[in-house]
Parts: sequence; structure tokens; C-alpha cells
Amino acid sequence: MKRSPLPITAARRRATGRATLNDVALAAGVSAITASRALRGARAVDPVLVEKVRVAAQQLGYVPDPAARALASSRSAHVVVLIPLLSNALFVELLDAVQHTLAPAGYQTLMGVTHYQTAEEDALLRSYLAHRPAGLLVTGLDRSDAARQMVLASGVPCVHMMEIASVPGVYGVGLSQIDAARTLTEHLLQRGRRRIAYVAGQLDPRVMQRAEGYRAALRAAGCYDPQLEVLDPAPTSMAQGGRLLEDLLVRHPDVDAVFFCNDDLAQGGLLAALRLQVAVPQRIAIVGFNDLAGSDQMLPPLTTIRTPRAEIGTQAAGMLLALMRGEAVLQSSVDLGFELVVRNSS
Amino acid sequence: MKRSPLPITAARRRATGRATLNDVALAAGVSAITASRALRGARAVDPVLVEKVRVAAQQLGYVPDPAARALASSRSAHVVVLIPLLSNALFVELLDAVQHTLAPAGYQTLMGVTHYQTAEEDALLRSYLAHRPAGLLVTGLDRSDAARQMVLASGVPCVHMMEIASVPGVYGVGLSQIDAARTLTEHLLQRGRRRIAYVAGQLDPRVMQRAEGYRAALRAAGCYDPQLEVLDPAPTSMAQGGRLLEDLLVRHPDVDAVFFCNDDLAQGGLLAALRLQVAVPQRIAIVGFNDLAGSDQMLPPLTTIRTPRAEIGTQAAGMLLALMRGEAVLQSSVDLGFELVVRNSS
DNA sequence: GCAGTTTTGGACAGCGCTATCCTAAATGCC
DNA sequence: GGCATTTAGGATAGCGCTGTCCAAAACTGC
Repeated sequence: MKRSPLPITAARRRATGRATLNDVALAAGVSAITASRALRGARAVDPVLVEKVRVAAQQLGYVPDPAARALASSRSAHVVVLIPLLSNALFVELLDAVQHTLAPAGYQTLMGVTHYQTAEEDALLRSYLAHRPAGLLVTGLDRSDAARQMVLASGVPCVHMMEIASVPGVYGVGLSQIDAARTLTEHLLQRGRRRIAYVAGQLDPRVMQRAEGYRAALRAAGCYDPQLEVLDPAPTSMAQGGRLLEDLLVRHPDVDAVFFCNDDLAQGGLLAALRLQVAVPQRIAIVGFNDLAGSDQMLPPLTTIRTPRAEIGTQAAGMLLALMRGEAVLQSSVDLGFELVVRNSS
Repeated sequence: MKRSPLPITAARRRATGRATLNDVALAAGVSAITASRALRGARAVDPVLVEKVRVAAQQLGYVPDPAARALASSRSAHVVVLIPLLSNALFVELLDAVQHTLAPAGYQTLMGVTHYQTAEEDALLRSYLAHRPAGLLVTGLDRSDAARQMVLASGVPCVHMMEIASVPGVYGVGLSQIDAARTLTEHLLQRGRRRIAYVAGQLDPRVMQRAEGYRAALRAAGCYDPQLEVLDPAPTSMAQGGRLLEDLLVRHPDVDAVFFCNDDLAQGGLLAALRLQVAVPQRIAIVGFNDLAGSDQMLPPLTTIRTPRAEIGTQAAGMLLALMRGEAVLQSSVDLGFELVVRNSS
């Protein structure tokens, strides 16, 4: 038996059951478009009507459908945030700060993890850009040409975190990794150290910039020795820091200071020294980078560079907010600097 | 001068410039709906046509518009993941594992941070549920009635992480916090400790469950003393762990073991003991919970409970994937257990 | 070879919202 | 008061995709 066709007027598709803008408009006795404008404040609407609409929306529990809104306006409330890793506290703090700034402004964070892989970043960008995000936050300045192209073509405002470039039209909030590393190295030199090693892992662009700062300071002091650079591509961890320190002490017993490229490694190094009964800072000084949680609790507490990562996240998100609103951003590059935190390990 | 109206056929609105499904269909010489089906594999389509469509899509660089898709199908590829904090490595690892499982399956992660606040969680849920997410992952079982109601009404499949309940229809992957804490406490008892303190911060539901396990073990051994429970609502950190240990040693010099509710606190406690020259484990044993990064590097290495958080994230995401695909999930509660990791601090 | 069943392509109508244009009323100006 | 100008509500038409129905083609079995 054939099913008789539905009456022409019947709704063919099950609606979601949620209140729509039309329901609100009907309840408020205005047209849908007026309700839309009243709720968004997009155009002047009689305050009396605005109130009516607001009340109706409240009573019906109306929540605008982001998909419909995105489709109609070709703009969404998504902000894509790309970070290299979740296993590094630095990026998590960045993400946290970004999230804290963006969420109250009504934006949703779409997080992507690139694992320091250009191909992964490109793929994420391609797929996320299809969401017509309102904005984009990326870590560092190193992109593939394809990525740069995609971002440019999409017209989505983009702010870079951690590094800064003085290229006009490129927005960024960060600090000079080179300067920070040079300052830290100079501190070791001032403490009378001459055989200073640079021990690094992961080897991302920022780690390599720090290497440059380290070299610059040592060359200026006339005691640069490439033998003392340990560049290990493996991911960083406390355990790895311990291993690298042990290795270094065996190979170069005359080393009197170690600049670990980040605090993870440095903390591990510090604990290994404690285990091995290598006196810090008497026999060797140990310094790290970023001032992560726990560095102040070490024995001895770790000398390091404090990077204002929460502030970087907050300000980068703030800059993006301005760009998304179409406001003019006077300063496209914000250098938030760093702080040399001298503790007892040096 | 009045502007003459546009010709009827003119496109009234600027399109986005990107290739649409229609463009692909045109290029492939099929109808839009066939192109849609060919790309989604939703219904049988002639393999020849499928190939044609695929080639056309490739050439045009077609990427489906998620907003349009969500609107038309009232389903999106978003998965909402709610975690209490980003400042606790535990949740970040959970998030990382979830992300790793969901991303290859084509789902985007919408992350929300609740700060252990029910009101924040409710607000996040309300706003995220409007996105018609395909799935929902939440931490713990403690929800407000409103939240539970919202999730239920939305019909969005939901999987709980970290804790498990044996309520039918409630999906969860986790472990018994009580059992783990009991096991850890029993270990201390077996080592001959009798004055065992429980030092906790944050006081979220899982921390309180651990307290129960601790009490159960001590009551069974006849040496439970409520005086030795230090429940501090402040957030946990290494520094805080150090402070709490110092305090405890002053107030209760006879304590011979400390069960810190998590490894953050325990690591801080361990380093404080080192600083104060309190012999661990001779004078006091120290144990933690979760086996976070660094616990194996401490001096002495920390005895703790290893919780399979990455595995929890992976399996929870896997279960959600099955639910989203409409597959039957046989086991709604998966207990992944825990592992007592005995190191030298006890 | 023919009726009955199973494919498989396509037409159509929205999903819920907003950009655009239009019109009527309100306002300003000499 | 008559005109131009501004203000504010509404009608209309999509945004790009998919659910639903339909119909023609391709199979079945006798």
C-alpha cells in the first residue's frame, strides 16, 4: 500500500524543536528581521521593540543558531588557535590566556595542534579556514608559503604569538628570543663563567634563535666554542635534561655553566646534578628559559628568563579582537620583553 | 540621482569566491545532490561518477562549508570537550589524547574550561549546545541538574571521563578514585606507617573520593585520625605543596607519611623536605597521585598512582565516535584501573 | 516477455539566519 | 507649507548544503 502524500502545508522536515528567530519575532509582534536587529544591535531599532524582543527571546530560551548565522553572514564566532604542542606548558598557558580573553567576547576557540609539522599546520589551516573563522592566532612566524597564501586569501585577520616581525601588515605579540638569550648568557659571563654550554632539544625556530643569542654573547666575549653546543632534535622533558647533562659532563668536564634551552630540560638537569652530587652553582651554573612552574621550587632555585606568555596570549587575543571588529591597530608588533630572573643556580 | 535597480538576474550578494558543491557538480556533469552523495559516500553512486566528482572537487579545491552542512543536516562535526582547568597537566593530557583520536576522524574540538564552576559549565554547555555538536566529552560525573537536563534534551551523545558510574545509559571511561586511594594508603600501612596524613588542595569531587579511599584504608587498620586530614580549597601547585608540608610538620611532628592528593603538591612537598633536610622516606614517606611528568625525576623519586589518562582520553573519544556513528556501545562504563608505582619516597 | 523489485540520478524545498533593497513615517530646512 | 533628507520596519532572496520524495533505469523471477 502506498503512503498518501503529505498535505501541502505540512512541515516536511522535523525542525530541531528549539525556538527560532521567527518564534521570537512572532511572540514579540515584529518581523524576523527586526528581531534579528534588535538582538544584535546592528541597526537602530525602537527601544520599546528591542525590549519586547529581548523579553520574548528570554522567555522562549532563544539561542541563535551559529550555523545559520555563519551561512547567512559568511562570518562565524570561531577563532582558530594553532599551537605546536600541548605537552609544553608554555603553549598551554598561551592557550589559557587566549581562551580567557576570547570567551567573554563571545568567541569560541577552535584549537589545533601542529606538532611542529608544516604539513600538519597546512592541513589544519585548510580545514579550519573552511569554517570561516573570525580570526586566527598562530604560534611563531614560521609558516609554509602555502599557509601564508591561504591565510592571506581567506582575508581572516591573523595575529602571531611569541615572535615579532617588523613587517607591516604582519601582526604579532611576543619578544625577542635572541635578546633574551643574549642577556641570559651575558649574565653567566658576568658571573665569571667561560665554558658555557647551550643544551637544546626540540629545535624549533625559537630554540634556534636562542642559540643565536647565546653565540652572539659568547663571540663578543671571545669564548664561543661550537663544541659546547648540544642540539638534540628529540622532544624535551625533565628526564631528557638529566641525560643530556650527564652526557655533557662526561664529554666536556671543563664546562662551568649550562644554558638549557628551556626550563623542562633545566629542571631535569638540576635534579640530575643533585643526584650526581655535582655542586650547583659552585661546580657548574645551570640556567633555563621561560620560568615555568616549579623552577622557583628547585634545589637550588633555577635562574631563568621569565617570558610573559600569559600576557602575550592576552594581548594577542586583544589585538585580534580589535582586528575582528575592524578597528585600526596602531602598533602591529608588540614587544613585551622578558625578565632575567636570577636565582641560586647561577 | 537615484540608482537604477539591478537587473533581475544579477547576483545580489557577493559569494565567498570559493568553489561550492554546485561548481563541482557542474564541472563533473552531474547534479549537486549527486556530487554531495559521491563525496560523502552516503548512498550508492556509480563509481564512474564518483571518480569524476572527486577529480572535479580536487581540481577546484573544493572544501565543504561546515556551516551550510550543519544547517542543512542539523549536525556538525564539532565535539565539545569540557575540562576543569588548563593549568593541571592531567586535563591537558586528556585533551591531547582526545584531540588525537577525534581529529583524524574529521571532528573539530571545541574546548571549554569550567574552572570547577557549575555555573560556568552550564553557560558553556548552553552556548556550545547551540552549535549542534556531534558529541560531548565532559570531565567527571558531577553536573548540575540543569546541565544534565540540557544534555539530555539536546540528544547529543555524551561520554564522561575520569570517573565511572554503573548507571545504564551513562557512558564513561575512567577509574575508581576510591580504590586507587585505598590501595595507595594500604601500601603506606604495609610499609609500617601509622600516622598518615592526607593533604589536599582544590577539593574537586575526585580529590574528595580519594579522601574516602584514604579513610577507608585507615579505618580498616584502626589508625584513622581526622586531625591528619588537611583539606585546603586553594588551587594546587608545587609551592603550595611545600607550604602545606611545612605547616603539617609543625602541627603534627609525629606524622610518618603524607598522601598528597596529587603529584603537583607531592613534588613540592618532596622538594621542601629536601630543603628542610627532612629525610624521605626515613623520617616521612611521601606519596602523590597521577604520576605526572617529573615525579620519576624527583629526589627521591615519588611513589604514586599512575592513572591511565591518555588511555582514558583515547577510549572516551573512541566510545564517543561509536555513539556518534550510531553504533551500539556494549559496555557503557569502562574501568581502566590504575597502577601503584612504588619508588623511593615511601 | 512481463509484472514486481531494487537500484540510482535528480528535482525540490527548506535548515535559520542576515544582506539588500524598499517604503512609509519622521525630521529638518528655508 | 513644501521640499529634501534621515530614520526605522519589513519584504525578499538567498548563504551552501542535505533530507525527502520521485521517477526512470536496471535487475529479478516465472
